[in-house]
Amino acid sequence: MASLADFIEGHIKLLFDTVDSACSEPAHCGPIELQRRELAERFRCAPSQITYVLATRFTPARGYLVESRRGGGGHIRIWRLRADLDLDLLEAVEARLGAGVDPTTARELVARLVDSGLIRRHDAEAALAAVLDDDQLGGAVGELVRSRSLRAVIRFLLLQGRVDGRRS
Amino acid sequence: MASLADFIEGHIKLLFDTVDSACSEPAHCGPIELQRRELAERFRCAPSQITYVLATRFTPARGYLVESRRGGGGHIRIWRLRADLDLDLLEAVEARLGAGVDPTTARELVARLVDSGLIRRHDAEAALAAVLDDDQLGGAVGELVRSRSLRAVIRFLLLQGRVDGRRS
DNA sequence: CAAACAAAGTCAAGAATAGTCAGACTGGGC
DNA sequence: GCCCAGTCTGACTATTCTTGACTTTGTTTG
Repeated sequence: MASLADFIEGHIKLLFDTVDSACSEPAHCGPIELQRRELAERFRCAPSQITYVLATRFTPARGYLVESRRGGGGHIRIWRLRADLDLDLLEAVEARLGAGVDPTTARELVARLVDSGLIRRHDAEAALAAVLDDDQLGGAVGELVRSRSLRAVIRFLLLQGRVDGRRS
Repeated sequence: MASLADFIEGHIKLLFDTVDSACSEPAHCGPIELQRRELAERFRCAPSQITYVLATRFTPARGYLVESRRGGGGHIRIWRLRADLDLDLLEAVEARLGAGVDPTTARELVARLVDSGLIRRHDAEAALAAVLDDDQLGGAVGELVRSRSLRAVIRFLLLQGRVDGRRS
């Protein structure tokens, strides 16, 4: 018998199908958006069950990226990744960004992305310029700001950005 | 005298007959699905007895493939293999995939499958491209992802995929 | 600005499965 | 009757799902 988690997974994937049918190029369709509380009510389960499904079924290894916001009007956004992404690399980047990064680490990460051909050097430099710009920011706050900006930029580049055809 | 194991074996094979009669092309019918606990209750035996039957009667050598999931909503799925499969080869593939594979091994396995005529070169290349992407995947995580993806692809090709007529 | 409200996240406990493995049991061949 | 291969069980382990109490983050209101 399928578990509740299976049903929720199926429901979310149906949402993607709906988006796809209204989008000329499925690989580049935007994210789907949902509310944890609303979905939990629909399936009559604990909200943390939704978190569980997202954490186990919509991982980078399975081709998804999840982003969320708390507070009033909070939401959860899910992207489907391009098929040709290097998942280990993406996971490494995500893991490191989660903790907060110093300028050196940021440069290393972006260099890896360029080396792997995932983003163009030109775009990478733009990203770094935008992110590192004020290295005046010191301490934990600076780390956090940098980490968040960099994550946003990298996500943008990976998900919507154009890719240099040459792969190393 | 027929043992309990024989009865359970017979029961499972009956399930396949049921599926077949509802399927136009028996060779390509999907798997049957059951629950170890449920079956054990029906036959009033220890659950591990079911495991025993599966391990001794539904082996690749006898033309079956078994897959399972633990936890709530857990289940056991059984496929019947196509008659023309090279069982030794399949067992070798299964054994190796179980442990996780490095890129080289993955290539060797797929090459063997192509050589034996079990899958088409074109399909094989697609599979490898999807699985290996480029060899940047490193470490245990990479091995696992590769192993799982490759197993899924190969199972698909062997069980439902079309076969190149030429056998070596 | 502070307090109240409204999300989402974290984590650990518990339930529901399935797997493993050593040892007991059984039935047929000798 | 004895032995061996095959059968069967039970205790223990591993995995997956589900929930609930508590925390964190963001918004709105007074």
